[in-house]
Amino acid sequence: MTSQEQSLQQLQSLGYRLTPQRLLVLAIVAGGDGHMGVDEIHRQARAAYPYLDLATVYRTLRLFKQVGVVTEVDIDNRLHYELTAPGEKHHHMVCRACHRALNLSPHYLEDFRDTLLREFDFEPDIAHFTVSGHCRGCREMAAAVNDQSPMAAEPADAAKRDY
Amino acid sequence: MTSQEQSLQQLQSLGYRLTPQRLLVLAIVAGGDGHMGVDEIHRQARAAYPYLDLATVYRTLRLFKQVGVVTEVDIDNRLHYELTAPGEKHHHMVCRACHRALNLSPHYLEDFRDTLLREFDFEPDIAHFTVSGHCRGCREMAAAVNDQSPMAAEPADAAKRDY
DNA sequence: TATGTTGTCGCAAACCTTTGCAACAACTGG
DNA sequence: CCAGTTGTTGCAAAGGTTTGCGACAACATA
Repeated sequence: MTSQEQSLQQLQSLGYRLTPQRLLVLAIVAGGDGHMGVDEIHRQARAAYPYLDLATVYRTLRLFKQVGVVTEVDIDNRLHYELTAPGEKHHHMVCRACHRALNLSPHYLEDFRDTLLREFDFEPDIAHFTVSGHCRGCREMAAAVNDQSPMAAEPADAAKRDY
Repeated sequence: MTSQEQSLQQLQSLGYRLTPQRLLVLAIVAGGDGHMGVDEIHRQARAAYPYLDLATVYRTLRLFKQVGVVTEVDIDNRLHYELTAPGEKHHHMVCRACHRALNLSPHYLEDFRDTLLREFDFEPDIAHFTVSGHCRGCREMAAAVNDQSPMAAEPADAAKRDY
């Protein structure tokens, strides 16, 4: 039994129904490599079943996430999903600048989780954990820019768009 | 010079302008105790200056966040803001069940931050760090429910609303 | 204080995501 | 295999947040 079939059985055993829409969404997420945006999943799904509504895609993914079938990653305020590979679980570091998502081994979070649980009885939702920040590449780029014009405090550099 | 005045000067030194709208929003966030929802900030602000647009509130808070004047907390998919108290900085643990936000001392994140920086050259955006999970109270409540009906795997308990 | 530069505001519209609802369909028990 | 139960879908609309744009106003400079 593949892990997908397992997931489907699990859904059913929890009282959820196996619908064509769910099978389709699962197949697409499983088919893509890495995390996919909701709109892309929807687009691919509609190729096979044009009536599939975007709301259904959102609901399906939310359910899959809750059951653990997929992992949710928030990239630049947009939801992305990837199949939860059993045995290769990982968390994410998302760069605020280039919006790339880097994988992070669960190993790096175990201590943190244990601490919160022990100290505060707080069980962090580690499965869908994401840290945002700045990745190496973007940090180097920023450093290079600062070197070119070595003035203090970088006053209003980038074209001053609205904030 | 109060820390608010400092913040304002810092804004100015970065090339941003001091506008009545910004002063107003800052005063309101500083006046409230703890994190405030955007709509509440907007409501209070409009009491003093009825023309203030919601978009301006959002933009102002985003700017304040970026400059470090306020700390952003995402509570149940809604943005909240609180004044960044210098010397009393903290992060947040937000309960997915009761939506309460608990403070977390930076101390608990230092190791994690150092590790990411050392191992991956990834600088996490610690200042606005939030972990979601389940707090003590909600965990106890869930445990109690499970004790009452000690069947396996909790099959489709809660009224099956949409997911 | 007058003037120019450019950051900011209000407004309306867009964007992503969630939700209410009635029709529908997957599963269960007979 | 049929009927009943109830989880699910599509649709439309709402909700929270962001963005484009022209008018406006804050700051700097003289």
